[in-house]
Amino acid sequence: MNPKPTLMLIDGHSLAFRAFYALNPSNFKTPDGQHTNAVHGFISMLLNLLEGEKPTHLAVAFDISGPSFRATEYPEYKGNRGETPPEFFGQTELLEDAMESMNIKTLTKKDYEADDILASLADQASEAGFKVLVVSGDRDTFQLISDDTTILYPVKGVMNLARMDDAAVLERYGIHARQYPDLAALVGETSDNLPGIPGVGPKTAAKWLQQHGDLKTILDNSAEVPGKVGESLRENYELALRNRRLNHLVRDLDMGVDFESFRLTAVDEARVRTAFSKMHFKTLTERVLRLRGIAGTQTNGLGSAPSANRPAPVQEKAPKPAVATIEIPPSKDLPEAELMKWLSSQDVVGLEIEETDNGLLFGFASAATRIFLSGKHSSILASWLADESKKKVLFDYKGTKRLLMEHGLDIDGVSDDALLLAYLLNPVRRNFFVDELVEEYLGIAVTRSDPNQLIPEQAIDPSLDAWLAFSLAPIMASQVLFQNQDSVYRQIELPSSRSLALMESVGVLIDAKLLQSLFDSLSKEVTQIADEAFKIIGKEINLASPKQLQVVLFEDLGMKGTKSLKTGFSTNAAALTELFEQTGHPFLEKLLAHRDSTKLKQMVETLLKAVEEDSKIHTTYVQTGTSTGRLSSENPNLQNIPIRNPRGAQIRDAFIASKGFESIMTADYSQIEMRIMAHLSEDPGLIEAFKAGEDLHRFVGSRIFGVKPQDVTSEMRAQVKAMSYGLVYGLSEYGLAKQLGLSNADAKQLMKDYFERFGGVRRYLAKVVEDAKAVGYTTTYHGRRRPFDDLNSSIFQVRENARRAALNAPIQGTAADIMKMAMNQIQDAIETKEMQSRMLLQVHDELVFEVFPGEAKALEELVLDKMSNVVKLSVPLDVQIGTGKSWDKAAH
DNA sequence: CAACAAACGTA
DNA sequence: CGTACGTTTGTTGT
Repeated sequence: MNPKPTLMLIDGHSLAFRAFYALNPSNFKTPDGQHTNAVHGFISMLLNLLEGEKPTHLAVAFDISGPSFRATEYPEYKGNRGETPPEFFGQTELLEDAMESMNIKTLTKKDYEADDILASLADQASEAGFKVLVVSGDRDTFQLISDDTTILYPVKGVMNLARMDDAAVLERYGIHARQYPDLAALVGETSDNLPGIPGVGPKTAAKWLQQHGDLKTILDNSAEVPGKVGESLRENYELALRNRRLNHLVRDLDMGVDFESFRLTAVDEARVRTAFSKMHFKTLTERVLRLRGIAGTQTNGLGSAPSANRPAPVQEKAPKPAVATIEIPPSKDLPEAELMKWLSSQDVVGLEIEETDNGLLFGFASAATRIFLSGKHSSILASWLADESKKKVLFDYKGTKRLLMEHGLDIDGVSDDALLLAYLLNPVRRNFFVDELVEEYLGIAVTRSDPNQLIPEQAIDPSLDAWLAFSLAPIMASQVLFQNQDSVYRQIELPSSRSLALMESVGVLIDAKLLQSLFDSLSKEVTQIADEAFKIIGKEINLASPKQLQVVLFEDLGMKGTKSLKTGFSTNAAALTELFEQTGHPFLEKLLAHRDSTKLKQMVETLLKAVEEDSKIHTTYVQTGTSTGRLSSENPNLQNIPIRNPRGAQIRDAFIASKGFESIMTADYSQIEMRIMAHLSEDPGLIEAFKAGEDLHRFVGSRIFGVKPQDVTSEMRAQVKAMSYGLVYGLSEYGLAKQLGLSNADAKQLMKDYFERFGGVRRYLAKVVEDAKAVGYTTTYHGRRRPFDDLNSSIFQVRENARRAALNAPIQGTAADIMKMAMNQIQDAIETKEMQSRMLLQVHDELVFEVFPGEAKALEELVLDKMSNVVKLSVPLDVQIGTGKSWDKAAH
């Protein structure tokens, strides 16, 4: 840890004006016409600074209206500054309000400028043992630089903040920081309306200062300066002296404040919401609350991963430049040769690739550069893409890799993916649009040309997205690091993108003939069942219409209402079964059978339509698709192919190995969530149950019912199984009773018996919720977070839903982490061993492979080894493996 | 035509 | 009144 506290001092007007000119005012306007662009930009930059620099203390100084002592001495001081733009009016006040709501101290001093306040506080703070960071756009503040004090100065063009210390000043101007005001006095300062010595620029001034040390010595020796500049210096030395008086910052103002009052603390949510809602800031409000509300809390008590997997907290080491990128550099269209020259000069570049009818378009970016390759690319660019040592930052690694692979290219060396970063920072968000992320994390409103205005000749320019990814990634990565999610990001998610792209690209071969005949027989079956159903009720209706069914069942046939929904009574399978038990009406039988066959038929049809030219299905795994860390699968979803229904097996029988491969192999974790529960809860009974290696539910049943394992009846076992799984989902007594057909009292007793034997489980689950309530998020064993806002909701239903989800998130999420790591290790091992078998599918706790001839044994050993040993828990990870002609035959 | 609800498949 | 998903269908509302 940094032993010194860090005080950040901000020149409020300076930063506000930068923000004002960086953001278009017409994009930031409240309904009553007040502009808020400067406030928005200011707060956004402030948050970036807080995230990047992590100061412990903060104060913002403002100039006060009315002339400062400098203008009193020299009325023309800053006299060249134009009128304040009308859109700026009112924003200073709003800004001060916002600062107040965030518990941030603001300071002013009559007759003085903000810089004098910064100067005085910087000196006093460094005296008091602080590291000081001064954020100011005024170069006069360079005179404050010392071992303890650094200036963050906005660089022209792109709005990066340069970290100015003595070395940086020396490099930029050739003089030491303490000499800077002397240099400025000689050269003059246009922005302050202070003319310098005619003919003297920074180079000359620096030369003199290197020679003589300071301004006074230069002037004392002015007689020796030769040539026209010497003459000019001797004629105008008064100017230099005046400039020096004016740019000297007052360093001994008594602000009458205690540094402790600058300490950053958690904000009051209500006050921030009130202040920010006036300006209609939404994403910014959440950002403030996220950073200043919970970010400071590091512990959550949910168990921590082995230290090898988890870096030490890294708050003290901030990323080098505090990037607050605001201006988008213009795009250049370069030929490949020049592009490659530029690429070779960069450590890391932003990359975006788009597909058009004529091939791929490439965009590249760094902080101040955007390059668009519209011309042809050759193998030179291809090898750059595939070069692991050429670092790339992009948005959507998996998608990019798949796209490239489709065009015979490959990519490596991806150091950051802004999409994955966004997901880890908030896995609950409903979309991951780049423009929204940019608005949220950079405070920039991106305006794009109208996509409907199709000008065929004007191609889209991918360098904008390359630049956005490049600008987003460092800020988001520093937040991920701060949240201790760095190892989840780099060791789990980034490599998973690669494994998944490969799996998607390989695809799974389908026996389309088999599927087609299944479809045909299901079609016949559906029509036949429908006819029989219509005969029974004496009319033809749409059996898929709940509305029409409600009329038939509850009006025509006069059945008793089932569970009621918004739209009437439920007609789902459970309700229909219940009705059948009551009435025994044959229509219900037909209806249920019809539902079953229709669903299956429809599913087969969907799969058939998804079979591509290569006779394979290539699903898309959505790596940002769940709030827990699991994957989801779409177009088509291969994670919900029927398995329980015997006819579901027929569908799985159509998933086969491709040409040149001998079989399908499946490998799945058995009871992984229960095992994780055992590990996280450290419940001795549950751990013993898994270590014993016998049937889990039988073992648990024997403990609960106090009988020998062999005397556990199948009914007892079923109850225990439901109970165990229910626990992972936050099952209530009522739910358990309903599921098992028990009375509430019996269910209550069962739960009581369970917890008496497995008290660690109850304690663990309670702690998960308690900690999540305290810190606002849950954490998996490997550090993946999921935020929870509703655990303290005053609405019972909302609160309970959040509670159950919070209970489940660390368990489901840890299982997802483990499976992803196993997949990555398996993929790596297959490549290292130069095996040709391929990973095809992932279904949460199951992996599907196609086996290359002769590799069956080796693959089985490899997969078993990696899946079992990917993490060391206090219980073993049991893996079941099966092999067969098809997915169905490989199941066990 | 879009958004929603209901239904139902998986782990 | 048990978590996490995606897809289809019918219905409702613009």
